[in-house]
Amino acid sequence: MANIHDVARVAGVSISTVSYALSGKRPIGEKTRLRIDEAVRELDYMPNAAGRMLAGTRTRIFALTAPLRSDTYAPAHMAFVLAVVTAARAFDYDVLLLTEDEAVDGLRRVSSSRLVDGIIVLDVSVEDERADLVRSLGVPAALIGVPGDAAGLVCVDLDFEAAAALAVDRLVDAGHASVALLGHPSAVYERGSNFPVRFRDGFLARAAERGVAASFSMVEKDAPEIRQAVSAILDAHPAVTGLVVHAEEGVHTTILEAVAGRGLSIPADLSVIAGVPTFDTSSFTPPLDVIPLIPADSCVRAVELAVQQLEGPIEPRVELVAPKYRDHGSVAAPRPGG
Amino acid sequence: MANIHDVARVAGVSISTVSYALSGKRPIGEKTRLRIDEAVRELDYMPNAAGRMLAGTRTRIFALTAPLRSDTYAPAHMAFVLAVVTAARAFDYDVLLLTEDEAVDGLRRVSSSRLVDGIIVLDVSVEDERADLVRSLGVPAALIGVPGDAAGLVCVDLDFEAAAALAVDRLVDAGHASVALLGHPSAVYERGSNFPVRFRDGFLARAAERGVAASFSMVEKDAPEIRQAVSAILDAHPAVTGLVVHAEEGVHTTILEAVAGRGLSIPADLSVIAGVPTFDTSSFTPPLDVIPLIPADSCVRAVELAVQQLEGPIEPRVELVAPKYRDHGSVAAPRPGG
DNA sequence: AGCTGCTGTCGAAACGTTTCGATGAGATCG
DNA sequence: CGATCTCATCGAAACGTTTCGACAGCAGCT
Repeated sequence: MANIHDVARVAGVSISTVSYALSGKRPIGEKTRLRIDEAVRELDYMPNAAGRMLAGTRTRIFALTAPLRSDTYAPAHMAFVLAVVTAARAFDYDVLLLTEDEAVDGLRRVSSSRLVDGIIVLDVSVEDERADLVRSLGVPAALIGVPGDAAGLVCVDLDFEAAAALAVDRLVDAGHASVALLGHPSAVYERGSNFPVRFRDGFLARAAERGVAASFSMVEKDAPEIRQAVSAILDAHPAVTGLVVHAEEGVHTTILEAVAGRGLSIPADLSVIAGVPTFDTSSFTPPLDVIPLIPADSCVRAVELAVQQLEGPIEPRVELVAPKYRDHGSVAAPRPGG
Repeated sequence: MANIHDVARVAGVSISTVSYALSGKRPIGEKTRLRIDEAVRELDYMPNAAGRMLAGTRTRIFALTAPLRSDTYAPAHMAFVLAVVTAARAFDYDVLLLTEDEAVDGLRRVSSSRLVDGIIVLDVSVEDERADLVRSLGVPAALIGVPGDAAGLVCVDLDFEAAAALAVDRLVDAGHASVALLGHPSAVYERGSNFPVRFRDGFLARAAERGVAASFSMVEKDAPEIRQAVSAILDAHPAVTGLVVHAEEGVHTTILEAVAGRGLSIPADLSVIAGVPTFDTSSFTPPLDVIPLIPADSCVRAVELAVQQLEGPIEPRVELVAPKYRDHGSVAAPRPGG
């Protein structure tokens, strides 16, 4: 395997010239550069990563700490992991994957051995020990998600309040005067991530602002309970013509079946919007309007912020990514009769 | 951040002594070692990864190339990724994640920059460019899955033939004389991975060996088609009393519903075994006997084989991991009446 | 002609380890 | 009691880069 000395010898220059030619950090004469390029090609030279890490101050590696537990929703996680890796590669960074078992120890290890230049934290929970660790480590880091105490941290997340508000706005703008939110199982609101809470609060707040009636129900995961919850909410609030669903993948289809089972058609009788799913709702029957959770959006920004910190500390912040709306025809004006 | 010189100074020894004390590669006097340990603790010393890589011959990093495409079955992939990371950590190796977009370029990059000591290849397909690349790179590598041309490669995979044979044996041993396999959609057998084919062939071969009637049907993914396929096979082969299902997650529940819909109860009327799923079948109604695809089994072995290659090339091979059987009560003797 | 400033290149130091060979101090032996 | 051996330790080289400071050569200026 050729090294920089070989290249220098073949090109008839010094190694520092080769280094500068390749990094472009100092001007190099036209002819010299060509000779060096030629030598690089001829020898199939690629700089040794370890030498580079040692001499430079950068390893060009980020640690990605992701739960990858079996109880987390796998497709979503995979999409986020993928988005982080892709975003990092755009900055010529590689990604070292740390799992749940090793969350704290692993981060400590890779950062104090200077194996990584920074840390991307995925799937942040309200009480996340990794948040405290990152704070104390003083290493460039970006969290995707917001922990309970975000002080001193750089966090990126979808603006769930705005997403819920956007859903309400769409329904109200279409003429709906009574809307409902079907949310996660109650356990999710009590512990775990805080975004369901933010979505719910955003929903209720904007409904109040717009002066429309709003109700909120939590929906468990089992099909019978889902059907019952749908019936319950539609019975309790017969005026509801607009529905927002904030739930996991399987739940949506069951809700749609339950709605169809009551003889309601979408959007003629009921307008429905899916809130921040990570999966495709356009293949549902009927396809649902959706405010998607787009992994790339947050991940690209998180990686950008981590890269910025390589130059020196930046202001801690919680950056909220604006939600987007995708129309698939599941929202219409309510039927005049109500 | 303390370095080895600091430790040496505090402990009053030379840096080589510190290095030997920490690596244990040469005997160190009792008192000296204690002083060094003390200094390490006091300074919170951790060896610099880059220095270590440069001086040693190892980076202690493996590349993991995983598709992470959105069209692959996410939970299974995540489980494999997780299993590889966990297995690697057991050897004190970290894992650098490379995705589909960068499969070949990325592998080339990290191996010729000597950033990684070896490569683990996940989700190998029949025509996998990564297989050829790994062959030409001559880097320690282990493939999880078997490419069309495995010559010169170290591969690990579940023994799908044996898994299918095991399923047949269980049914035949229980007294069944006519068995059927419900497999993947036809497209899967034509292109893509080769394990469905191996499972099918193992099934048919062992059934022939045991002298029982066997049929095989491919099942598409849509619920109506699944129901129809179940009906078709039970109508065409009324003597079938043992069923093996080799399909993706959602398919099993639909099959079970279809079976129940025909008034058949498991295992009284029909014995059923789930073949090599990566998900939990014990929570199905009824729980199904299963020959699981256990990510850890193949991944641990693959990592072991990669680690072995660090010392020098080993014999290329395809190592097949023995299948395991988990009894959940869905297999019983066929009803005497048949 | 002598100074200044710029461009292109070089030499050398530094990054932090591991590891080879050497050396000193004791213990062991004849 | 000197030769030999072992054990613990040390010094120095090596790994392959990046980067600082220096320095020729040359153009432009006074």
